This record gives sequence, C-alpha cells and structure tokens, in this order.
Amino acid sequence: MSVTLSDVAKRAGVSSKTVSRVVNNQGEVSKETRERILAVIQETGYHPNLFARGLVNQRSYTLAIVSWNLDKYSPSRFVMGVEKEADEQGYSILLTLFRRSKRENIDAFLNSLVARQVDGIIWQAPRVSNNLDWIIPERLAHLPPIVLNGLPNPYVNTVSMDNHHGALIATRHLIEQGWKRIGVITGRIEYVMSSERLRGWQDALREAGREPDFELVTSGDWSGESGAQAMEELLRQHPDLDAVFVSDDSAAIGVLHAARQAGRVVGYDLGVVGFDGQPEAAYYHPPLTTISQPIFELGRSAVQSLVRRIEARIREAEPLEPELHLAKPELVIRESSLRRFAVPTGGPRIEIPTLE
Amino acid sequence: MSVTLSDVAKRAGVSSKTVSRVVNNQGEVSKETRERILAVIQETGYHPNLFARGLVNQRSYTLAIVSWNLDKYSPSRFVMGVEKEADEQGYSILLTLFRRSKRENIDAFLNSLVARQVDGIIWQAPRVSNNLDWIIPERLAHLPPIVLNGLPNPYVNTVSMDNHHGALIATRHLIEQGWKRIGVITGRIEYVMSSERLRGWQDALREAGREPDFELVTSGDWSGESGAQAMEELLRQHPDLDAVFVSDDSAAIGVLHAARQAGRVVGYDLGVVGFDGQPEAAYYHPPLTTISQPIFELGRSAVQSLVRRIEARIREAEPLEPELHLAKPELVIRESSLRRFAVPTGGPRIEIPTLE
DNA sequence: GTGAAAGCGCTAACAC
DNA sequence: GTGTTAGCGCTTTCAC
Repeated sequence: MSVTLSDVAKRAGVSSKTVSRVVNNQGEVSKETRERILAVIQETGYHPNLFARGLVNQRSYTLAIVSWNLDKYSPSRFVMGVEKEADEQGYSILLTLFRRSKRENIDAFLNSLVARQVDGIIWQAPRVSNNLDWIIPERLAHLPPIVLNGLPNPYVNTVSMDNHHGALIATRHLIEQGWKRIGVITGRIEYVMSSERLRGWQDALREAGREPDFELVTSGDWSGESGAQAMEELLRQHPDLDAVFVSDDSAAIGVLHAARQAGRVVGYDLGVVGFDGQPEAAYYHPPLTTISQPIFELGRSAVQSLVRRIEARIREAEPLEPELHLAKPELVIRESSLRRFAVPTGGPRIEIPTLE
Repeated sequence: MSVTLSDVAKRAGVSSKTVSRVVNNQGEVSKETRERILAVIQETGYHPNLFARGLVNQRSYTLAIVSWNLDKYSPSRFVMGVEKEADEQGYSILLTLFRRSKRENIDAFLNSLVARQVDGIIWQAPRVSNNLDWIIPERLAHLPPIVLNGLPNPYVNTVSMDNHHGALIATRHLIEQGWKRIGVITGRIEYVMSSERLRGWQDALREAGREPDFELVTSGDWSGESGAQAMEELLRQHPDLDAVFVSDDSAAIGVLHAARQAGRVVGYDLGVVGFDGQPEAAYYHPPLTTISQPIFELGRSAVQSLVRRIEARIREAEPLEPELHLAKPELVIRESSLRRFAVPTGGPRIEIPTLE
C-alpha cells in the first residue's frame, strides 16, 4: 500500500537502517548514498509511519487538549494559541471536548488519552466543584505530563488568567467613575473562575470602604440571553442599581439590551463593564468597557510549559517544580462604564455625547 | 513502564492472544478465563496501546479536521459538531488550523496527516481561488477519504451550507420590506463562500426585476471592525443607500455601529440583515435579522459522511458515488430589517419602544 | 560509513 | 477454547 522504509532501502540498494539515518538526519552517511536515498524518497513519495515510530520511541508528538465551550470567544482563542505553538514545536493536537458523559467517568476518559499515547495533556476544562480531584500524585504517576488552565495546583503546571485581578480592576474602575450601587453578573457560580471574579468584585468594594451587597449578585451562563435575563431581574429588584460588572462580554450584550428595555441609558445612568476582550465589544451600543485577556498567548504558554515537562521527563532530569504562569488581564475603557452628565438630546436616537 | 497485553497474559496464566480476544470481545473464550483476565486487567490498569493496534490494523480511529477561523462562531460550531459525532462514532479528532504556511506547501501538509495515519480528513478550510486544486484523483488515491466543507466537488463527499440560498432569502426579505437601494457587504471576496453569497444578493434583485448595482458592493473580512469600515464608506459614497445585506453577524454589529455614527436609524431608515445565526445577534441594537445556519448539525453530517466512506473502503465495497449534503439556512426576522412605518403590528418583537 | 537482528505492543492466520 | 507464529514499520544495539 504505502511506501515503507525498506521499500526505499531496496530501491536505493542500501539497508533500511541507512535510510532511517537519512530520514532522521542522524549519524554519518556518505554524501552520495544520502543523495541517492533522498532521490528515491522524492520519487516514491515516502513518508514515515508515525505509529511505527511512536511504538518504538514511546512518543507520539501529540498533545491532547481537553477543551469546552469552543463556540465562545476565549476558549477558542486559547485553543488557537495552543495549536499554533504546538505546530511550531512539532506537535499535533488531539482535540477533546469535555462533556458530562466524560465527567462521569474521568478514569476511562484519561485512559483513552493514555491509550492514544499522547505525550501531554492540556486541561482547559474549568474547575467545577470537585471535578479536578483526580489530580493527585497517585494518578498523575500513570499519566503523561499535564498543564492545567485554572487555579494554581501543587502537582501540575498551571497557566491561568488572573481572574481575581481582572474583576478587581473592573470594579475599581466603576467605583472611580462614581457609580454607587454596583452589582455583578457572574458566570455559572459553580465554576471557580466565576467565584474568583466575584471575589475581585468584593475586594474592590471593600478596599473602597464599601461593604459588598450580596443582593446585587446574580449569575448567568456567559450567554447573551442569560445576561439579559439576569439584568432584567436585577433592575426589577434593585431599581437603584447604577452599575454592573458583567463577567463576560457575551452576557454583557444581553445586559445592554435589557438595560435599554428598562429605559436605562448605559454610560449615563448606568455603568457597565464586561470581561473577555471580544473585538466586537467595541461595536456594542454603547461600546463596551471590558477586561481584555491575552488568551491566545496563554494558550501558547500552556504548550511551552507542557513541552518543557515532556522534555524533562524524557531526559529523566530531576522532576521540575510545578510552575504557575499567571497572566494579567487589562482594562479597556470604552463608553459603557463612563458616567456622563449631559442630557441625551436629538432625534429618535439617544445621542450620547462624545468622550471628553 | 505501562502494562502490556502479555503482562496481563502472564499474570492470568494464558496466552496474549486470549487476552486480546477478551479485550476486543471477539471469538469464544470460556467464561472463567474471561473473568480471570478481566480481573487482572482491572487490577493492573491495563489499556491497549492504540499505536500498536493501529500499526497492525492500519487504522487509527482518528479523523483530521483542517479548520480555520476557530475564534469565529460558525467554524467553531462546526468543529463542535464534528467532535461530538466523532466521539459518538468512536473516533478521535486531530485538529489542524490552516495557515498560510501550510497553504504554501499543501503536499507536505497532507503528507503529515497521512503519516499520522488518520482514517479520514474533514477539510473545513474554505476554498480560496485555487487552494483546493489538489483534490484530483491522482492525489486522492494516496490519501484517506476526505469530506469537503464547501462547494460540490466531483471527487469527494461534500457538506455545505447553501450560501447562495441564504443570501437569496436575506435579500428577498429586504426587498419585500420595501427597501429600495440595497447594498451588500461580503466577506473576503477571494473566498468562494463570499462570492456565493454575493450571487444570492444579485439573483434576488434580478428576480425582483432590479438590476444589481455593483457600486453598492463592498467587502469586509467578517470582523466587526471591517463591517464598520465598509459601512462607513458605503454610506459616504451612497447616502441614498437604505438597506444592506451583511454576510456575517460579526461584521453586522460593526455595520449597526457605523450606521448609528452616521445618524441613521436601523429599522427605520435603514434595513440590515446579517448572516450566521450567532445567538448574541438577538441582543444587538436593534436586534439583528439574520440567516441562521444549522452549522453544528453540518459538522455531524460531515463525520457521518466521512465514516461511511471509511467503512466502505475497508469493506472494499465498490466505490461510492461522491455525495453532496446541502443544508438550508433560514431567515430569522428581528427588528433590524424592518421598515417601521410599513410594518403591520405583528408582535411584541417587532415593536421598537425606544423610537418615536 | 553501513548492515543484521531484535523488539516496541498488538492482531491475523493457523495450528492444536 | 486456546496457543504459536509471524509481521505491521520503525529504531536501537552492536557488529562489521
């Protein structure tokens, strides 16, 4: 069927080992045999069977990524970063989306990755209650190196967005703008990511000498729809609310919508900050102040971190200390969070004066 | 290191072939040996090495997906559909993002997939000028089965959105609403997908007895930013424009923004229809009429189609005729496309409370 | 510089 | 029912 090493060897009149040397660019081979072999490879279209190679070397040059919510901006950007870096480092990506069914049988799922001989695993699926409890030395001993995208972990390398910090600077910004009653719409609260952002909101308020009012906490699921619903309810129950930190840009567009429906004018009598850094948020109405995350780069870091461990294990270097890479998100100020006192005027539209 | 078949065999006091039989659930094995073996597998934590298996069987149970623009809604939903269906059918997914670098050396790229022994390839990267010219019988003979996401192709199975139809019904809808000067903002025009949508726009106009005015054609790159720029220019050059078909929802949010900036009121003196079906478009201002695509399902179809071919090849059944699966997108009517004064009171959704 | 032989972990074919 | 043998395509000793 397909051309093998020894096919090439036969045609070139050498042993298969010599061909192997040429293919892998190792050991000394005389210039002329090398060229002869290269020619045969050209004309036969030979390419090595990575299964056979992997079987011998115990390496697949494949990384598994356990992802989720791939249709959302940040997770997909992360995966893109992972793919890019992996490609550059010579690794392929095995993509798995984490599902309830897999959650219920983590062992079987991990085994399936091990069976596929992946060299390492990037675990992007978020921490939900106890779903990461399998990350303990006994289990890890039987698994390839793992990099976690999430909270610091004593046993594996971690790369993470500093969610607490992001929420902190978002809320601080709202406070600085002079908003008084600042609510928060979190992601699903069983996700640690969400509670981290909630903590940031609290800490910002406390450091400003205000006690967070937990009546003003609602949760969504990162969708526009959930943002709209959460905001609607929040405004109904707390008409005095004058600002909200929404911990996702997609939810935020729903929030803006609900605010309009309720007759509020964002940027005038309501301040809104999002979280994510979706490029399209610059075109929301009004343009959304948000926390932008260097998420693509985080994906690259994850691979670098993982590859470092893989190489170390192969060299049987003494075990590395688990690393933590914490990326700092940044505040991007647009109109939605500003407090302007000019009264809206003009036509059917509500004219929002340009920024001072 | 890890437990092998013969390790299990030794501990169970049988031959490795017998263990293999149990693992693969094939052939008759006496109940008691089976149970003994199962017990040993349990306690040793044995799992088969898929490389070794693949080497023998010449199958990897892995599908490659060649994707692109993964941070955009539709491509990522497609991949999610692919992953789900593949998982259910017992296949893993090798994810590759198509890049310029790969485009420049398609042969090497394809070879790398073949080297990884993938059983099939789902080619989602779009057709750009001649980048699909390698899909010819001579090349395909050396490649695993391929399913293309795009235009019908005589040599391989194809799954596709009916882009022409989507654009047709989008433009028809604008015409029916009574808009007179209907422009279009396409995606990158070198993509066949974009020209198909442009064709739909033309055909809708012609069937209404109007000659398409190519002065009203602009192109973006599917981003909000490009949509905003394109719209700004379109309005500057053609102030009489009163409607636009934007062939992407992300671009459309930029269009809505630019329209506001120019003092136009969408849904009143400007009609806008998008294309994609992003859930968040329901919360744009105003909510966006769009063409929704069953894109997740299309991903599933792609896998089904591919697996059918893979199985056929293995059974050495006579070659199947290339199949084409064309999915019909649908019009979702929201406020952005309506001409307020012309609209009969249809339902709460059509009312624009903030206006007038 | 080059080659022969052994073996990675598994399964198919053919014994027994 | 169960075991033996051979071999998938490659690389790694260790010779020559």
